[in-house]
Amino acid sequence: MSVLSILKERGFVDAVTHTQELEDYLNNNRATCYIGFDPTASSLHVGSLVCIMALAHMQRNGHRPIALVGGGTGLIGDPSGKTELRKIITQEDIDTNKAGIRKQLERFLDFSNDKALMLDNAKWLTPLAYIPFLRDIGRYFSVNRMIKAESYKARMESDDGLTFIEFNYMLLQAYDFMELAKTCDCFLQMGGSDQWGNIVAGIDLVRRTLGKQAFGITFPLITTASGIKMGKTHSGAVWLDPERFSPYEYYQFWVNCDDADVPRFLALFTFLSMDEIEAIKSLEGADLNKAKTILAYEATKIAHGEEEAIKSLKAAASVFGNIEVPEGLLSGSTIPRGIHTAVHDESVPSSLYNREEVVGKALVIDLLTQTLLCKSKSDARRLVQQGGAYINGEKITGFDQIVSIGDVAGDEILLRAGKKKYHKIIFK
RNA sequence: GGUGGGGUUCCCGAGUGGUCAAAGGGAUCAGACUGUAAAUCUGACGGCUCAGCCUUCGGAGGUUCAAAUCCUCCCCCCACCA
Repeated sequence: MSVLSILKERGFVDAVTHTQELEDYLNNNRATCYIGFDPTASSLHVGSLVCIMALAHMQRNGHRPIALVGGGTGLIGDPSGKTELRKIITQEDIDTNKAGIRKQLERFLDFSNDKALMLDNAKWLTPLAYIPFLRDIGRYFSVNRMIKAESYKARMESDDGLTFIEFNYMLLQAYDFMELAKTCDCFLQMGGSDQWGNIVAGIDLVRRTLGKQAFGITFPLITTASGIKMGKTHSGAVWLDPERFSPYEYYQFWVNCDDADVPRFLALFTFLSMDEIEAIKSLEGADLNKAKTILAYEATKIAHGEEEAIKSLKAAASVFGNIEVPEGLLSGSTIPRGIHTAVHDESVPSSLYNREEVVGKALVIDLLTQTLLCKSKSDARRLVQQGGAYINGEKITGFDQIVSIGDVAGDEILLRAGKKKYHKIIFK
């Protein structure tokens, strides 16, 4: 089966240029393809996961992926589909961000022996000189066509308008493609559907300057079943960096997805076979929840490793009760089968305290705030008032409740805020 | 450069001297119902030493017993004209 068919079957493809030629190209060549990533943060988040997984599929099928970090374009900011001018960031920020991004991509891609590359377009964009650029590149771009592009539309129509540097983004991205085609034999660019205009511009530029055929694939914008862009939670973006977003939280993010999203997410964000995924489409209710467990496990395994995935699974079992993973369900998954029961495990978010500073002394409300289960003391009070605060499963009834010896189980106290948020206090 | 219109609590958006921590909607959070789902209903939604107090309405001053609301200066945005 061709990569393109695999990508299509798994739901990655929104649009493709030159379908047949691309199919032939991918089948007959060890192709090189690229996707651009923003270096605007030191971590990628699940919003980029579709792109990352697409590159992983490419590599698994014998092609060479390039992750292009937009160190040069990051200094400008892509206006595509954005409603506001993006902040321009400094070179130092970009450098640290690049390092973080590379580390994460290494979980998904094998960079050894140049089987995948990570490049920074700052290398060729920063030395560009204005006049030669206008003469050699600018001549190929029609402003008439550009202003009609979907990617500029939102900004053309908004009150904020579009600045000239942003308007140039398309040229720079096209230049990237041309550069990669020239130096790396990279003739396929992929990206989110908002990148269509930029990708097509690049294909044109490659044809005009190099006389070669290039291709593009765009991915659909992944929304949840309720129509919201995927990847936001109460605590903001879902980061791939375990320092910002722990594997446990990451696992929880996937467990909490909408029922209707399970098959689609399994196809996009795991490597399980489509036959198996097809089979779970008929599941409902509690059975579907078991499939969610596997989705969460697999997604966590890919992003953080198997060990962390197992820990997250156990941690979930210890706070939410037993989890059963039946033998035959999505059998390609390496998830441990059987019934998972509560175990002593530190994967639940936790913090260390001195026993004597807490027992008989600390207000429960203060602990809720210090552990960040609540934003402020007022928030903690509200939680208690609304009956959502628990200590070792016992509802907290008063604002002035102090932690007592009876609240300590072993060497720990389990705090709970609402139905899903837990935090352990562990005594040193 | 000229003229006009704006900047309000996470977002959108009311409010033009006291009854304003500020309508309404969205987002979010909690409770009920469930399956750690969705939908629905209920409640909350600046902070704190919480029936009270303190800090917020672009910024800095001023008028007033009292200002998001009035005055002065400044910063930023938008539209039209040049």
